[in-house]
Amino acid sequence: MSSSVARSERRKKALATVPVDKADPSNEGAESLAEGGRKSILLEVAARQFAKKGFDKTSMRDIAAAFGVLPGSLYHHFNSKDELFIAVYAAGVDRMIDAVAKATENIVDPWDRLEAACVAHLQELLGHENVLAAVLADNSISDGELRKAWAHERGRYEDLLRTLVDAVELNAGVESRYFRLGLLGAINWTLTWYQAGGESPEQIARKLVALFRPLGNPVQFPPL
Amino acid sequence: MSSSVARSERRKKALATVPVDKADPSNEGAESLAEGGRKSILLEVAARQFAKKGFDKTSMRDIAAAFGVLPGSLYHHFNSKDELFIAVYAAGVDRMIDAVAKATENIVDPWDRLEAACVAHLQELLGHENVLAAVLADNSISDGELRKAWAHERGRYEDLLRTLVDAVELNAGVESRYFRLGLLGAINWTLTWYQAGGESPEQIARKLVALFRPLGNPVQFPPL
Amino acid sequence: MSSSVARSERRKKALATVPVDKADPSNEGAESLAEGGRKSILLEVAARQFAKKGFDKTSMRDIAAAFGVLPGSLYHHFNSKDELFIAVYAAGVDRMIDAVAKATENIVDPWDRLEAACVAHLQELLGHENVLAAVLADNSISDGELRKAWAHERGRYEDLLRTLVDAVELNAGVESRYFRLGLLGAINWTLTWYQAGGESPEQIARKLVALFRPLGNPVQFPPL
Amino acid sequence: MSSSVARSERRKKALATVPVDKADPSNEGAESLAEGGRKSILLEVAARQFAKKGFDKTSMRDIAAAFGVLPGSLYHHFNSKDELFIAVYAAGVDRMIDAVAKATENIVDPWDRLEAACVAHLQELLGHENVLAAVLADNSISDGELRKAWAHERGRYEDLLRTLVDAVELNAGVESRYFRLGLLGAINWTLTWYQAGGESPEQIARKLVALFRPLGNPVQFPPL
DNA sequence: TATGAATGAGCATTCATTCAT
DNA sequence: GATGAATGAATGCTCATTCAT
Repeated sequence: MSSSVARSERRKKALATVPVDKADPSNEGAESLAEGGRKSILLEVAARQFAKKGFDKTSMRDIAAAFGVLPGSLYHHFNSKDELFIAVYAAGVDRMIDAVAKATENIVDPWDRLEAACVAHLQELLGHENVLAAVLADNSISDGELRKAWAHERGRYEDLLRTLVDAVELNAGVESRYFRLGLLGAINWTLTWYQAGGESPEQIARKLVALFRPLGNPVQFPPL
Repeated sequence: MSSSVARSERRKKALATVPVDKADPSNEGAESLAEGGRKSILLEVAARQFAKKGFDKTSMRDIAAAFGVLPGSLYHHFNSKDELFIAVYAAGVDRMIDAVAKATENIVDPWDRLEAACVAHLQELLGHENVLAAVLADNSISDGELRKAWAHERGRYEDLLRTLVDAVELNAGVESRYFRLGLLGAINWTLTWYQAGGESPEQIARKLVALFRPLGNPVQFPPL
Repeated sequence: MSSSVARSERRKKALATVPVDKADPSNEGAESLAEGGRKSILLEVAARQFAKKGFDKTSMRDIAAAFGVLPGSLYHHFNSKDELFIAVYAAGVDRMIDAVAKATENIVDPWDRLEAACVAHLQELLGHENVLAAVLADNSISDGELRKAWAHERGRYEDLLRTLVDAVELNAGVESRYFRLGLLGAINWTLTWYQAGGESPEQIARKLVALFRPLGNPVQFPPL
Repeated sequence: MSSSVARSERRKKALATVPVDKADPSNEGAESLAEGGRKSILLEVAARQFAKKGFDKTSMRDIAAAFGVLPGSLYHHFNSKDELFIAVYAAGVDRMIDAVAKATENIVDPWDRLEAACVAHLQELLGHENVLAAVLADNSISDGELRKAWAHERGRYEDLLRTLVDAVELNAGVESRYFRLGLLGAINWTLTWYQAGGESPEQIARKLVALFRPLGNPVQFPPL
């Protein structure tokens, strides 16, 4: 719940949208509950489109059609396709961060925390009609400005992961950086082969984490 | 298997010896008898373009310009962009298979074989001006016919990997499928974060494989 | 004539005292009684925009942003972009007429009057951050209704010029019409090559007028 | 005739178009006579459009329609609207230069040369369905790259004018620069008020030049 | 084999304007 | 007076592809 508030705070910063020159937004309390309305619906609609086809192949026309509006009208809400994309992306990252935070909040054992985080990550990634997947995996983002914003959002999530990984006790000689990147790769690569109907994202996550978990880990340091 | 190697042997010869933009047309008579050297040059040129920008963002114009020809002329060699891409991709897979085959041919220990394969894989992927990387990682291939052909080529390589993985002795409870997919994910994900100038592809590969290698593996089950 | 001066007196007061982007809304009560000060501010803001970029390239969005308002809101003040432009243009012509009238009011010799008028004209045209220049020189006004209104405003000023020119004694064989158009052309063409920092508009005007002034003119026909 | 050759030489340099990487253009002699065909027709069609409506208001669609082709097809000939425009513009300048050169080639008296040049200039400017007029007078060219090319072409013509003006004997105290700019202004300003059907461009030019011609000029140096 | 010319569909974006609230 | 949302038409441009020469 508190994380949810944090989320929208973050989003406000990330989006930093249009207000031309405009007056004081002093009565913001009023809108925070169920307003924002149209814009956040657009955000979700766009997310679904980007997820389905990737950034390049999703045209503003597609999004406009799905939103029930003419193409030009989208520019009332976002100044460019890039801006819309990074807003969608930032929202996705927020969501991921919230999911991981909530999933780990009552767990103390570092390995269990990490596993719970990965389960949440993969559920978020593969569920919801894959809304977040293509967005996060999209590698067609190659132009300067957009790439920078994209990397920034991505970094926010990776920072969280780093914290979780650093808390874990690794086998001698294993570098934490490679452990983190390897684990992330193993998990995100599911996007490449996952098919709905097989094992659940949760099961998959647990099995992948298990690959990296030192064998006797929970046993290795038995409490006295 | 040997036929595949033979095929790619031929192809490699053509691929390896190509000047960047346009061969001097002086000794054309010599190679014209063999099997259409011009076509292989086009293949190599196209590979470089696809690698640099991905499938979608590489236009036939780009390829034609790099090949020193007008766009329409490309259609004398390939009937469509898809067809050209598949050819490029198949050549890339051939190359990968050859590299892995050669890297493992004198090694007997299964874990060592797997490690050697991963090293070769990553060297191939990250080296050569990244010629193969974007092609293999490209997820913008989503249309029916193209996707099918693409999956087929990809399958040829994954079959090889499966063989290598199946030979390895895994920790109890670890499913070979997840092991294989997790390892492949960890390794291919490097495309996302690798930066030339840091550790070498070889070092990276070894460290990533180590993550998956049971700790005392060669020792744990000593032959009687 | 005097009514025109009176009108533009009023207008000038409004035009002259305007801060760039948005007046502080603190003392709004004071001027609201007069005659809609807000509208004159808009007029000035729009003038600056038209001056900077010409009619076509100035969008209602540009003007609205500079005025501190959303585009749609402009239509409370003017029914169309054309109408707004005409108003801006009329104000510019008023200003020009006033400047010329004031500059010539105490001069009796016709040639001196004409020279003074040209100096005032050019100062008005090239000074004031070029606020009037592009407006007067803009030849992108080509559509029917707008063009007509535009020609009308322009005519008001040219009538004044005609009066000044007709008072002047020309060389034998010189037609007054060509003299007037040639002089106007020479002077307005400065918009094409004038660069702030070189000679002043006043100097330029005097030198250009000198080109047209019969050599020994004041001397040539000495009063008996 | 020799000037005509010079013209196309110049144009080749100014246009510097598309040839992707391409083969040797060794047999150019063949095309210089009546070839070039399609491209130069396009150039003329575009000139007419630009002349009628100015740069901004002429859309590529307009030009394409007038050329009898779909919009995208224009990009086979020119890479951008800007490039097309500067080609049109350069051709116009070439034409102007040729016209002036031819008009003055057998005249020796400097004032007569200058007058003949102005007549040719104005005929070129106001004749030919005004093909060149709007192009030369267009002040909507404001963006960096395009503006630079535009200024360059314009400069070529102004250099020629300078030569003609410098040869002329001016009244004492008249600076040649102001004389040149004033004359050019007077003449080009005709675009603002010229109406076909009245006096001919030739008559207008002579009368305008007369305004600047020192009164007793032909008398000033009486033949013995 | 290659060129030169064209197609037809699609793209992101901009613009003046309208109108219910 | 002003906003927020939308319209509908236009704009410059790109792309894979075709085909007569």
